[in-house]
Amino acid sequence: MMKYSRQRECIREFLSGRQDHPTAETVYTNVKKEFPNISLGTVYRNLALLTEVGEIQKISTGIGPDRFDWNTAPHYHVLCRGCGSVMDLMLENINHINILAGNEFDGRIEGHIAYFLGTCKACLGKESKEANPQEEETADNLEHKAKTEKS
Amino acid sequence: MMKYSRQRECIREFLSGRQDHPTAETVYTNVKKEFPNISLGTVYRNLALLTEVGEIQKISTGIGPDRFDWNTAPHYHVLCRGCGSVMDLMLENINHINILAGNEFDGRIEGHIAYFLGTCKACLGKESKEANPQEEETADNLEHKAKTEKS
DNA sequence: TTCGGTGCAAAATCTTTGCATCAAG
DNA sequence: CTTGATGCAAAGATTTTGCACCGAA
Repeated sequence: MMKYSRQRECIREFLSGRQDHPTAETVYTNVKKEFPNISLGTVYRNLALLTEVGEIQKISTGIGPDRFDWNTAPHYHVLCRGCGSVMDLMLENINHINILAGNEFDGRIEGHIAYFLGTCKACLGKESKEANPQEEETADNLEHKAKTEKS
Repeated sequence: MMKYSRQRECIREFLSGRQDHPTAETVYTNVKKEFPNISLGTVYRNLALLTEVGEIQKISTGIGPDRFDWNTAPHYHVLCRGCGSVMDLMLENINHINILAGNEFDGRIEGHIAYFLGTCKACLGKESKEANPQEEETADNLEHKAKTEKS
């Protein structure tokens, strides 16, 4: 019921080549290089579709736009409070918390969404030299800063 | 630096009387009974303020609007996939996952955001009698349905 | 031919903000 | 007075959708 489309293939390919967590906007601007006429709507539609069939993973932190992760293997993320970047985190299985939750919940627990809040190495550095705020820039936080610094 | 305001007091009072997790919109329509001229902007501003000083807790699930919780004691939430309601979940301390995360992360882990996905008792019931979809209505899911059922 | 996919633009959702005015300290 | 808070409306940011047309099967 999902038929092939060059656009979707391109989106898939773009995502598969990234280790970070692009937003729909980022996917859009990049896929646009190959399909200058592609529309944001199409990108959103495909990202939703790919998420639905489990080819990619959607990350909603409630801070800024959703992000999409090609890596669907079970893993977690750390959101840096300083620069807004999202980093992968390999964590030993913590599905036992589902069991704990199940014991307290009158219904069925099917999974959990979890991410960690913290401060990345680069931002820890900045904390000390307070007065002299200079940032290292990483793939993820650039997007965050672009929005944040408009003001 | 935060001076008293009757509106904020009313918002505070409204939230303190609820066990569920109202959205800004819900707070607005309710506080409006006492302050017919209050604006949504004021509600958002105050919810942000109260969240900032830790008097209330903001819950972002990435599904629908943010919700606000008067209960700031450490606890978790279950999001029902069936009806969209958000329920409290008392869970023994699972802060050990912060330690686990810290071991894998090159930076500082300061906390985590976690919620569970599942199906509430009412919706489990519906699953069996597939053909005859009738819903129990709870405080939380009404808001969800109002939006969902427009289509 | 059929039906899902696309581009485009408009709309929907949710939240934030500028600004003149109001009220707490 | 001084400064934070409010109401209002407009703008933002993000995501979804209607519709006519296109292309894969």
